[in-house]
Amino acid sequence: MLGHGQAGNTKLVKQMNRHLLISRLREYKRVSRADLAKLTELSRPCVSSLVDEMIREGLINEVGVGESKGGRKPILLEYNFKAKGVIGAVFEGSTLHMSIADLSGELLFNYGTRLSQPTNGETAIRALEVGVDVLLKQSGFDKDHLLGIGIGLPGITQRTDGTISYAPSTGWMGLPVQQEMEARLRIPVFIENDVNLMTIGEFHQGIGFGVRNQVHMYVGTGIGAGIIVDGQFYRGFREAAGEIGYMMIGPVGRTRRGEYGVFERNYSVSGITEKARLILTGWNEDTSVIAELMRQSEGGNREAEQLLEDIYVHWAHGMVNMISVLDPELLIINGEMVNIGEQGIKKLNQLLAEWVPFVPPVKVAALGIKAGIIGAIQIVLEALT
Amino acid sequence: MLGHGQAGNTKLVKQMNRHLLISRLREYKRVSRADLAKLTELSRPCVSSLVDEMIREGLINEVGVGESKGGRKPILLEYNFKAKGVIGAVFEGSTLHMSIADLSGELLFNYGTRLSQPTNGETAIRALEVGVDVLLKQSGFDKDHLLGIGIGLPGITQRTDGTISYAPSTGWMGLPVQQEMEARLRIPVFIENDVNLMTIGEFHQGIGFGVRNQVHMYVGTGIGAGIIVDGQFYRGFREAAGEIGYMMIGPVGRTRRGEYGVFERNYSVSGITEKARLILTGWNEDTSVIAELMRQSEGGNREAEQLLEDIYVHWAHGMVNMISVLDPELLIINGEMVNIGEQGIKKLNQLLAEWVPFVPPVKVAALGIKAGIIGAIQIVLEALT
DNA sequence: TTTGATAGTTAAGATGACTAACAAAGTGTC
DNA sequence: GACACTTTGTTAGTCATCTTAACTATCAAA
Repeated sequence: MLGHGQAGNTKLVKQMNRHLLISRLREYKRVSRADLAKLTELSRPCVSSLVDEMIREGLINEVGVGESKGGRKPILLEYNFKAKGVIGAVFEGSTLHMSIADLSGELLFNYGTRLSQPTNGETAIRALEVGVDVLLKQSGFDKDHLLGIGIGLPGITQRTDGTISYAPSTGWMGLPVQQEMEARLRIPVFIENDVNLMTIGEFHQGIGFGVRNQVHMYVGTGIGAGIIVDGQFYRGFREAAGEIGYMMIGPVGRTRRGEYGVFERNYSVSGITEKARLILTGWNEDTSVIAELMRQSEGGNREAEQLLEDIYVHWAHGMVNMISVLDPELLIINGEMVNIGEQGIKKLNQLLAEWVPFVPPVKVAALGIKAGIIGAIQIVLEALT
Repeated sequence: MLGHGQAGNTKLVKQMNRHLLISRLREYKRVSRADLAKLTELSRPCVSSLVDEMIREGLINEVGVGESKGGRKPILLEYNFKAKGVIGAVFEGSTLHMSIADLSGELLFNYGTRLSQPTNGETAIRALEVGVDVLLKQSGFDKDHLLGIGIGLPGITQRTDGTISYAPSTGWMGLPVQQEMEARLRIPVFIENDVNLMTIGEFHQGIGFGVRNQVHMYVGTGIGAGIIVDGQFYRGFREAAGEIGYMMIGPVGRTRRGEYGVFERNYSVSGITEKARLILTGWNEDTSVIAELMRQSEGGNREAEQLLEDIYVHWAHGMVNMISVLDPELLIINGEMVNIGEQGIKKLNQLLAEWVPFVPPVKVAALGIKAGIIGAIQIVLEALT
């Protein structure tokens, strides 16, 4: 494909070159016009004219003079990260977490609030509005300097029209969150599934930084995966890619119609808990199952040891299946899996190496609770910068 | 991402617009300059000038006059599919199949030959040269009107430098097929794994035509899958995507180091044959295992029936695992799987519906032996038109 | 101080798309 | 058949943007 499937004209050329300059500038931080010309293979006059234009617009700043390389000293340029702010929001249970970031994606201020129960769409949206106001005041950005808002929601989000098409845990079914927020705030709003955002966050600022093909496996109440292909979040045809809870791993049992999710039923936190209950003595179920299993296993509980082994093996099965389909460069584990520790990782690696000749590095998610918010901010930056 | 990561200039604009026109012309077959202007949103003078240029170059032909829509009759244009030829070649065992096609991808002439044993790189390349000569003569294209050659090879091909990095069945390890052929023929040569080409062929001209997200499952001596994401063949980080023979399906057994492929060991044709041998009476192993199992199962052989059921269930597991990871729009089955017939497909669909809420249509590959050659031709067309 | 290099700007030229106007070739209506 | 109106395609001139070539500004080192 040599073409780009799009009509070209001078406007497009200029837009492309401006974005090329900006992206190089973001990448190399402090460079001169001459450097940019070399980096982009554009002529120096062209770079100068575009840079001047963007300086006038406030997108770029001149920030001092650099070292001479045998001639006139270069004027260093910097992308003006502070030109606009971006807000990310994530609903987690009945809590709303929000942060404001600059154009570099760096979080500047945070905000959190508990939603009044019962949560319905209206209270959620009003809470968002309050959060936006607070963050704008704290950070000193005014409304015109807000690039956009990214919102993470539980359930399946219909990205085309911005409504929530499926969200059993909240009462928000069918709510046009995006339209509503855009109408009220008059800035671009993007919504996305909260788990997807964690993957995107880890990819942009976490342990997966810079790796263009990676898979995230998340074990929580359910089991899911986030897939990044060639630097893009992969959604599948029905937005259902990565729903690996449906994989055929572990005992199939009697399947009743409409009761899907074999892997999930067996090896999600809920599935594991059911089995662990019968084995562990004196376990406070508010704490991590895996941590407790590890503790009691080391304490000599043979059954716990066996269950743990069984869990490792079947988690590894899930990983093998994804690896064999996708051949990723990196595999990131998250959720309850982060509790397995160094030896757990080692164990998983051993198992994987037994079954596949090409095992990608397995790493633990690094951002924790912040991943979702960072992801929310990143989808805005990706779409609008 | 608003930008394209590339510097823009007038040359690029022209190239983009030329390709845009060509692609619309290929799509809509016979249209006027005015129609093209509407389709591409380019101005009529611009379309006229580009079209005239391409007519002079022989890429486009004027082919008569169309019906008036209330004004002057339009001059109909057609992409000149006959402007250049493309050759596709596939090695299959000791046989070499080749075809020449025009720019529409339609096969014009075929050629086949048996390679003298033992096959080494030199004999293979010489056979290719002969085939090219024969096909050029038959079709009347001269060498200058050959766009390129696509070659399908067994084993893993290193696409970056065009060498075969792994091909156990042939004696071609490390052979720089691409460079060698380009040096001898002086036209672009593309090499690709033969199974991948079957997927690409089915996508462009077979049962998967027009579906931009699809997965092909192939059961033969081994088990593999071809993945098309957003119209592009997906290769993974180490060119190992779709190696689903490694999936953890069926009995794991004792795994010796370096002996990978649980799914493959259990449910490839080889794996099935091992089990079938003990059950089937009077089976000629040159014929399809599945066909024979179906026949004897209907004839009342209970054990054959059970094995067949077991095979369906585990093939379906493999399909479920791929579906849950990738969420494709279409699933195409190929190889030994094509022998399961209508009822077999129905059975698979039932099983899938039990385990996943979103089951894509399951269809049988349509092109048979030609798929590989068509795929080889398509990778050339994709790269160079 | 001179020489040579690097950084940045200015001016002129090239390219290619766009607009406006027009010619060519129809249809339809009275 | 004359006239109005459409659609197709071309011509001529304008505009936007990049490029080249030449110039100024600034600096290091001999």
